Amino acid sequence: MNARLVPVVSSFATKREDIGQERSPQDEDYTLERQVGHLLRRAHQRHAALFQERIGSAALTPMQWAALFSLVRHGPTTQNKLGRLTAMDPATTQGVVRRLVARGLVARSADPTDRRTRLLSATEGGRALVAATLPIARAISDATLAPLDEAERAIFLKLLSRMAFA
Amino acid sequence: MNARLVPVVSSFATKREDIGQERSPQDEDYTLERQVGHLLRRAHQRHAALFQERIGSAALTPMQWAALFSLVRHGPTTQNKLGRLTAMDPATTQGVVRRLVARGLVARSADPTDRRTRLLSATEGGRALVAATLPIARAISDATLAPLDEAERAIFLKLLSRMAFA
DNA sequence: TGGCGTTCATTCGTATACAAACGATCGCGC
DNA sequence: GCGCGATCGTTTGTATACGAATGAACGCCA
Repeated sequence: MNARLVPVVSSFATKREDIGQERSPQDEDYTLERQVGHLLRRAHQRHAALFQERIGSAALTPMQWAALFSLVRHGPTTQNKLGRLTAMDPATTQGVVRRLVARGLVARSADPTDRRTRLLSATEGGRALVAATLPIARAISDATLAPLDEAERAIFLKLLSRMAFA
Repeated sequence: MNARLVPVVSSFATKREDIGQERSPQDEDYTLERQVGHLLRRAHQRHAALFQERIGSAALTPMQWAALFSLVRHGPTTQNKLGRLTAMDPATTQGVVRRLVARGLVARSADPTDRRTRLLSATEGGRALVAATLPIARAISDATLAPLDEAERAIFLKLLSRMAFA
């Protein structure tokens, strides 16, 4: 039901040699390695790998953790609103919440003000899990930013924020 | 078989109001909006949306485009090597290549030096499609970086590169 | 040359991610 | 009070993404 807990962290990187830039004679100016999209994807991949490596014992995926955390932080919430808080569309949110409910980390209760919705809230176990893993989450953010020094991190986060929320 | 061509670009962002930071009284220092992982994910989401919006007429997904481009740039290549060039694991590469072959953009031929593999190469149509869409790809990278000025872009790309390849 | 560790491509299972369409409900305006 | 556009949650279909396991082929070394 969940991603492997503490996988081997293979990162599928074998045979390093063929990454070498064998650019055409006229030395093309467009390279995958220099495109923002490619770099964003790879940086995100690296973060996800670090996440799985360190929070595997809790058997939570990044999005499951984010949803559970948001629920704890914001209190009882509607499913679509939870999706907006974590930047997931409704269809994706559905699956993430379904798995959290199946694991007993989240509970649904009736919403007295709206018959279309059910209020989601973290269970006792869910709250405990967030409390226990929050330090790990901080460590993961640190590890992800490890390639940068303090000053660079501040700059990077500021610029990345603008890229994300533009 | 492919993602919708030129979708409505809804970006599933309705009801903007509930993003407002309603932080606890003690003003927590850990917020989703400030974590690298969350920001990387959202920036990548935004890039993907821009990609779909602009290259939709070609009905190519970002990874299909990257794979096809790499094939054109590097010449006949093995499937796993193509995966390494584009940072996809073998299982993912399988699906992307299968769809490109089904559309006649990529062809497989026997590899005289290795009976386990088949050499992949872009067809005439594949090469033409890359040539036609390369300008669009440049524009997408530009659009993604639009929130930053020239100086900031250089800094951001340098730092992001380190984050991606660390 | 025979064996064995490596690599290749594939398959299966699970988890995001999103478009589109759907039925139910809401709420606002008239 | 009714009507209609907006929102809620769900489902379906497609495309990444990756772990794990598999059978075939490779290549190197004793």
